[in-house]
Amino acid sequence: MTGPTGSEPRSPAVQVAWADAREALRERGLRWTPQRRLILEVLAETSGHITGAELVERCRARDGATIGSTVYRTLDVLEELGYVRHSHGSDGREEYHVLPLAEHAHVRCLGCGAAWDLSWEDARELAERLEARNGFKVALGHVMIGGYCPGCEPAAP
Amino acid sequence: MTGPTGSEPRSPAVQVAWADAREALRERGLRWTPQRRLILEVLAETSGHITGAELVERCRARDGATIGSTVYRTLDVLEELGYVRHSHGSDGREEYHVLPLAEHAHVRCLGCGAAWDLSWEDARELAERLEARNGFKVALGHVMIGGYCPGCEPAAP
DNA sequence: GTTGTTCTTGCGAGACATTGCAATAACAAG
DNA sequence: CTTGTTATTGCAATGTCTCGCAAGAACAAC
Ligand SMILES: [Mn+2]
Ligand SMILES: [Mn+2]
Ligand SMILES: [Zn+2]
Ligand SMILES: [Zn+2]
Repeated sequence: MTGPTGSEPRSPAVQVAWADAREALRERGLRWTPQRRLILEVLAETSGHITGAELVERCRARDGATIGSTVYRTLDVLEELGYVRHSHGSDGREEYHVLPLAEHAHVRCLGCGAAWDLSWEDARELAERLEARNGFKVALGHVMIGGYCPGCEPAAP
Repeated sequence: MTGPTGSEPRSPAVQVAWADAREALRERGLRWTPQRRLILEVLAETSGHITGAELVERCRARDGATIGSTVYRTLDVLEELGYVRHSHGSDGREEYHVLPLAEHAHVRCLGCGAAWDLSWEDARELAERLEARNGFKVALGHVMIGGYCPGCEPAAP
């Protein structure tokens, strides 16, 4: 585990990572629009996770004309470019992981909703077992481990 | 793994399992209604997994007056009673696991959508590690392992 | 700067799921 | 069977996300 996802101040490395997003789009023949600029701006100020709806909300706070479908479509594009990666929380809502530097699984407390990241190292044994016995290749970014953290009681059976 | 989820014929044991659902409801002061009877009937003919929307669909096929919210609310009740358990597929949609005899995790191919069950035994090492290092208690029913089965190519990076 | 190509956006509709509220019906008690 | 309690339903509104389509804008080429 690498600790709960917080809201640390933006590091220079992270700022740099977003800087070439425009370039990355153009290299693929995609376009740089005001809508995308705003979305990238908001994402650059986000660390850890954000839901689709939250992102729409934060964009709308800066530009009341923000359209939901545009935001979701932009997220699709950014996911293809590797700037975000999404999965679905235990309530089924989309959760975007911003700037996933290394592929990792998610551990989530069903009690308080806290989330942690889980590295390949921690999942190695399970992944190797699945691959050896079933030829199944685990995609760590699509692994979600639900459970309860020390402070949260599991509901009575 | 215990193999892909199919549609085997209903076994006597399974039929019996549903038989006391009415009893189970009454013991809790809950009521036996035509709507619930129909939903239980459809579930009893289902093996493996079914999405919420699919269940609504199949109920509506038998009774055109079926209301979606009633079906979803009944599923909530049945989940509390242990007759079904739900998680969310990789598209975020609800997936109900019918009559979960033992708590188990799900393994899903992101290519073809096939799903398998994963037992405690297979997840033991990971669960023990999380508990020992973080005091985190894994809830196996809320574990979802995404990846690719032997026949399905992972998309190019 | 003008023009043309085609990627994007806005907008409306729709699928899936949840929720509040008032009307209804199940059930126990008499 | 009648009555009272309250769980349940139907319905409509809401939230989240997706999709098709036509109008609009970005970009490259001239
Ligand atoms: Mn759900
Ligand atoms: Mn999704
Ligand atoms: Zn917790
Ligand atoms: Zn597959």
